[in-house]
Amino acid sequence: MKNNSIRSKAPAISTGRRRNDRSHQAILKAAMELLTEVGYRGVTIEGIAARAGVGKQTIYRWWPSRAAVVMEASVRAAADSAPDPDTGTLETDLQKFLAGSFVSLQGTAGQVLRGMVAEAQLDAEFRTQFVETFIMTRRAGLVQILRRARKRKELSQDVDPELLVDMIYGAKWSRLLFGHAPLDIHMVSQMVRIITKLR
Amino acid sequence: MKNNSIRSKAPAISTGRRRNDRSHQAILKAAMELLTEVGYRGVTIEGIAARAGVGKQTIYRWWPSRAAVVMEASVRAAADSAPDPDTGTLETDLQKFLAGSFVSLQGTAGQVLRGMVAEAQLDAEFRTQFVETFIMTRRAGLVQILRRARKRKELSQDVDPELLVDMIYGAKWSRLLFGHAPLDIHMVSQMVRIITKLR
Amino acid sequence: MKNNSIRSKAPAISTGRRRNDRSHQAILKAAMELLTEVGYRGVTIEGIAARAGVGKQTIYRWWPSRAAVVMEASVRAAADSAPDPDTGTLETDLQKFLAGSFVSLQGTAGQVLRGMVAEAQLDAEFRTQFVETFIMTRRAGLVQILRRARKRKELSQDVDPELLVDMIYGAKWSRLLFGHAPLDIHMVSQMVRIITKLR
Amino acid sequence: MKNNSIRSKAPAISTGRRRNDRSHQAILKAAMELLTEVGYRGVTIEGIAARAGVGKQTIYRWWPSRAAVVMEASVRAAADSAPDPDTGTLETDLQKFLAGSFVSLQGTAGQVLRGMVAEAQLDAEFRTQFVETFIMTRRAGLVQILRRARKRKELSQDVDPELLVDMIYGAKWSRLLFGHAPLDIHMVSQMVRIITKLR
DNA sequence: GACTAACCGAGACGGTACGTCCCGTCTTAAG
DNA sequence: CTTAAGACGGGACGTACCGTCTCGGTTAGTC
Repeated sequence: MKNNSIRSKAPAISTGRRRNDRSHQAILKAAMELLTEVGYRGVTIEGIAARAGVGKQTIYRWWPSRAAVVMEASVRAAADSAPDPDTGTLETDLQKFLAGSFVSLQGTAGQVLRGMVAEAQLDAEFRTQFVETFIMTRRAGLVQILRRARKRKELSQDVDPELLVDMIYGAKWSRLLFGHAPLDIHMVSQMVRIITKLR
Repeated sequence: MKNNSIRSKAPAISTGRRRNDRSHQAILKAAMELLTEVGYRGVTIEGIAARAGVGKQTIYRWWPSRAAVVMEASVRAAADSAPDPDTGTLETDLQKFLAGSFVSLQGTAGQVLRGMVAEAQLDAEFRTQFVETFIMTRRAGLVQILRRARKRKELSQDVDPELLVDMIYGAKWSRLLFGHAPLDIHMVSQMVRIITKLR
Repeated sequence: MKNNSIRSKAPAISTGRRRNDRSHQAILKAAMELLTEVGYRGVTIEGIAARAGVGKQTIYRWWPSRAAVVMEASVRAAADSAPDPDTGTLETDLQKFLAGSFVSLQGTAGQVLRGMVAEAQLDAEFRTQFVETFIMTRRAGLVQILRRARKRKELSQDVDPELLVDMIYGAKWSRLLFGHAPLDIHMVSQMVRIITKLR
Repeated sequence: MKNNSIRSKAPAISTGRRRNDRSHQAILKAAMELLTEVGYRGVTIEGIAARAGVGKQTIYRWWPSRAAVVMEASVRAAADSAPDPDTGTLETDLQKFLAGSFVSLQGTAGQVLRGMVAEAQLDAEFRTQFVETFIMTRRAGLVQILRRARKRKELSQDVDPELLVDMIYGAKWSRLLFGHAPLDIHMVSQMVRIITKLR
């Protein structure tokens, strides 16, 4: 993640006092702390401002909503390797990729993501940002793996990689959002078994 | 849906005035109207009460949260056929089932569901109710179809039907929640093609 | 002062929970205390609410502005005898009336009045209320005295009592508002001497 | 009014760029415009700065408060003849003097003065400046007229001219601030009639 | 048929957070 | 060194709703 300022508004063009990076960092730090302490619903702009020792206006100046602050804070937290393993076979590629992607959702990260999905359903503008920033970038890695497999004939030409990605990630999101079944290694293995049948 | 009061608290034990069904109906009607007019975020207890011509307490007496009211209202709206087609082949069963299930999400119904998913991420108790009421019942129909197909050897014994359901519905939820691709008939056909390969 | 609720909005007509008099009193008390402690400029709705242990909305529900609260609190504080002495001669009537009216402005009461005059210049609606409640009622007593004197031929028929009241009270207001000269007994005596010349 | 900068702080001592008179003028102009457009309460430092195309600091550098800017702007607007008529008789002197002084308060000038009186009640430092600049200078002319009349025996030696000025101007301020009666020519005539009785 | 507990509408209450306005100070780059 | 621009910490605004708590009035069942 090169540009660490996901959703900050466009900065003013030229003159005037510059953005205070100390405040910027303090806000993100406060947001992250509150997130883990009281959960997404408990995070408020006033709370962030108070903890960061910052005026509310300073937050509103740079982010359009509570969710945007949280999103930037989360991105910062998730150093976000996005590995793209290329082992030569679909099976091992998938196993590696999904294992890494799924287990990280067990703890706080999963809770934060759930909060952001919620926000995305309630705020159209945020949804756009969230999908671009989080969803599409994660999909890209998986699409790579599937395309390579298709070239190697490990995957039928009939199969639309985009749709298959929706199915794979969709299963993950389902279990994360609804909690009706665990997001574990066993699930990954089962899913790999299913996908490797599609040759 | 026999009991039309999904989440209503336990009724009073013995004597005294009984629940006023007129108010009950007015509340659900008002909730549904507000939902379509101002969206889930704009629905408030005070708004429902005002529109229904009802005291706020009357709502709090019978439902634990805004989301619970909305959920009951939605269930009422979605007469909820849940067809369970049994045509003899996996392909046609799936095609019928999914087509019906997907297209209904294009309009208001989809928006309402998105709001409820959001709420489910923010309120643990509601999540439980929502998953039981909405998610598990929908899954059941699909699981039936897949189990029949497995018996007919149209589906490999290797494939865990539960996981496959997660993948199928997960793709639907992904597209509904993130909006990165359409939820249409073409998607259904493609998905059927993929699943029928898993024999 | 019969009706102790000078500027309270019209109460709701019939149903619903009634106004809580404890809160009403606590608000007026808090306002008065803050007034003497930090001065008119330092009185804020938030401050009153916090000190009274009351929600801000409860204040906004019953008074249209900070000034209105302060005015009601002041009226309450100023038990406001409004003596109307009738000694038989203009000179002694005036001396008594004005002495009582002027010395009371030396302390906090004067400061509070100054704050209300300020507010009256900045808020048209408040000005109307203030003038009706404070200004006109005070004038009435003095007008009585002058009219009696006119009947007794102690005051020329040429002299417009209303205008003379403006001059007498105007001198008081001038010195209160601008502070260029003291509001004391000597001033009262001098003024009585001037007025008794107008026979 | 020689020095048109009533309340400007001491200018910079020696080196460096000198005060920019263009900005000075623009600030006063903007202040006056805002005053007439939105009223005293609506005038803000930020508003003046924005309209004048000037940094806020530039205003704070030269004036101590919003009220000081407005006062200087007003002084500038009121070219302020202050005539001091000397016709030979108290009656005509007074008539001329007061007529000129009263009618000018009918329009915007009166509103502006009311705003400044308000500010003077809320800010002690401003009150001092305001009284020195506005109140005392206006009183001076009237005191002159009364002193001359006293010498000519048109006014009793008993009458304290300072107090009489308070009564005359006080009547004016009363009607301006409280609006309970008009500030017109008729009032002037009536008042002249009263004062000329004091011989 | 009278009693009475529970319901009902209305809406006041203490409270939290919102998003905005403006304050007076501070920082920057340009002149 | 001053200026225009404008970010900063802060305080208060007036509003929206929350979930709870009275009110007076109304049912609907049991005695």
